[in-house]
Amino acid sequence: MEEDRGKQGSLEGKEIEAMRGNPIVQLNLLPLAPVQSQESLPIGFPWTAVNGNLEASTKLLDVNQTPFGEDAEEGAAISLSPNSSISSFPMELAGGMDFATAAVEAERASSKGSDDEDNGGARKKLRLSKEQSAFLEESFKEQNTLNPKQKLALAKQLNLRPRQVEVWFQNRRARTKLKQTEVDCEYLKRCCDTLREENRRLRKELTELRALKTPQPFYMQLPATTLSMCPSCERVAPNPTSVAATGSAGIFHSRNEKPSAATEKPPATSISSLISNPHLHRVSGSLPTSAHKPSAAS
DNA sequence: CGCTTGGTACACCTTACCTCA
DNA sequence: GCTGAGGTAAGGTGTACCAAG
Repeated sequence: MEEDRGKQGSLEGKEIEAMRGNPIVQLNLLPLAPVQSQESLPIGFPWTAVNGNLEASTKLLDVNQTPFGEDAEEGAAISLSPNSSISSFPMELAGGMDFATAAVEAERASSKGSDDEDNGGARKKLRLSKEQSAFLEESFKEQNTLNPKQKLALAKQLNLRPRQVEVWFQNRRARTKLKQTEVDCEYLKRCCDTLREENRRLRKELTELRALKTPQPFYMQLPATTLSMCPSCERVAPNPTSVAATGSAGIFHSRNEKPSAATEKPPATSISSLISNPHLHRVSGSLPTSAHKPSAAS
């Protein structure tokens, strides 16, 4: 009764919990999406087709030399449910035991029973086989979270405990996040370097411009935020008379007018080139954002 | 209706083991 | 054979959410 309530209620809750981690994920129930046809499985892939589904072959699959059920943890887990009809999971599933019920029982026991281990205090380090890891990886590509049914199905297919599948997905998510964090950090470092270099260059150019100070450097006395560009020659045109004529800091040539010698085109890596950014015909006081953050996929 | 409690899943951190150079 | 670094399975803890009482 208690367990029924817990299962019925929690299963819905679990699915919601699963969706919470990945809102756009579609949660297909059995059969699990990433399940491959047997033909496409790698040679030696330890599954056999049973009733159209892939079943783990306990004879073929040797999980780190600790056959399922002989694992001390598994033994402890089962022993925690003395009233359960499950004596070995999933060995007795074929005996009419409701799969979901048995799996939930095993899951509950396996996730809580490890403290009662009698391993002499040593934690077993079970290494997943390449095939198991590859299959889990494929599943993870499909979706990075599992609902309880999918977890159980995966566990059954791979002949692992549901807890192992769960832990693998947790660790896999953590690795993904760590990797993404490293990518983001690297990107921010590059941005920082770029901005630092730009800053250095701009300061240098400002110094040079100040050094060119002339007797009537009216435009030079204007705040940098008001400097404008000639759209035809794409450079700052320090022409005081034009400034006066336009009534603003903007200085423009006609399309056919050649720039004067006094407005020699500066190097491409100058303030002018920055200002010539089509988005920034007028310096607005903030540095142009030339960098675009790469997508997470890159 | 609001609160409490129990269950569950997850993120995050840590530990312990394994592999390899 | 020893050792340190890196990878990874698994344990522990805190948090959020949900359903039932």
